[in-house]
Amino acid sequence: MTVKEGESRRSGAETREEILRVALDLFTEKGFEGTSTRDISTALGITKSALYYHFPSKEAIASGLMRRRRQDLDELVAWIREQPREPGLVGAAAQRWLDAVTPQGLRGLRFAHANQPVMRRLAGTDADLRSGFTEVVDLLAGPAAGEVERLQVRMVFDTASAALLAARGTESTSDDDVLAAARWAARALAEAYEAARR
Amino acid sequence: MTVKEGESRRSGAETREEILRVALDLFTEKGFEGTSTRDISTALGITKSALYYHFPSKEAIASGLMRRRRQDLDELVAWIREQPREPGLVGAAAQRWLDAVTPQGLRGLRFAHANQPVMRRLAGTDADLRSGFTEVVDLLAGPAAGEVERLQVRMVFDTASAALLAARGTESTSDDDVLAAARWAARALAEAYEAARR
DNA sequence: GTCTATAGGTTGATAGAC
DNA sequence: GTCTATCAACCTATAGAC
Repeated sequence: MTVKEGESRRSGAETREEILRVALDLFTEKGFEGTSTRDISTALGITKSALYYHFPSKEAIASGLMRRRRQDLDELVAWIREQPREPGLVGAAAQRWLDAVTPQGLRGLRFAHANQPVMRRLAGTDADLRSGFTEVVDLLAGPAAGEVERLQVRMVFDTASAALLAARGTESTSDDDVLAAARWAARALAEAYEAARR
Repeated sequence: MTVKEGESRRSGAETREEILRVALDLFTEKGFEGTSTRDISTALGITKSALYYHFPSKEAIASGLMRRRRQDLDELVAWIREQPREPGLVGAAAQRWLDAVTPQGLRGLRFAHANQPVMRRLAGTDADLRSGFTEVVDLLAGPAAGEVERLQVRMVFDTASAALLAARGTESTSDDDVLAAARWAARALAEAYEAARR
């Protein structure tokens, strides 16, 4: 028995998605602390109370925003574990990560790096990106690596955020241009990293 | 006639500096919107009102924080104008910029990239960093450059911020390590940029 | 320069009707 | 699921005494 799908029906899950979409827009524009729950609810045409039916707190909205990025990261970690340890792995892993970053995901990353105080509060939850990145670096640089080397590996992966950072202010820059610049930088940095280790 | 300097004297200018120092600490930790004027004044052991004697608004504190970085940037622009247009200029300019970044300045840059909503409000003032960076890119990439090339040049300069971004979460990382990673990345990216243009 | 006191407004979140 | 009504806590900023 298949359920007939009415076109005007709006399920609870759908509203949730809409809240997340609108909230990401506002958080990106005005920051997490600079956006009130009222801003979000009026943008959606509902009241604050309706918002609190779907999410228990404002922070839970930020958490919902990050959960999917974290899942992508977990998949990357699993993939890296399967690979043979050979030169070129850092670059390959970085390109793989960038391939998984959709425009929507790109905006999630922008939120993450522009709102570190909230992200810190999310540490230890299933929406925590930092610990995922730390795991990636541990796998790729090895446990014996020094602080600078760890930073270098991390920078290879953070080129998406770095490209966003560079595009800040130039509002006209398209997502495709940002991703192209990110791929270029990831390639250049991975090459420099691996050249130094040969 | 030289003025005798008492060691316990605290001039108005000194208090101003102290406010800026403490505010930068708090803004970095909790974000601009997440920090109240009360947080700042109690950390200083004075009242909010005393704060408002030294600065006309909370935003003016952020502005004071950025003014010096902007001056560094203006000096860089002047230097670039004097240089002959030859290959290697992008890399040389980036290293020069990184040399001017003190640990204190590094924290200013961290603030700038973590608090874009405020920075946007500072646009057009003498504390506006974006327009300074845009000028640098205009000079180095030339007016005919496409969007991706402009982003690339900008990324060469933003390696200090990118390194900070990579160090986020790893609170133990020292400023020296961050700057070392930034220099490494600037060298690698400048080389890749110039190699592609030969 | 620093204080007390307060204006005037917003915030995140909850109770309870429908 | 969405509403109205409300709360205590907090915010930036100012007035005016010392």
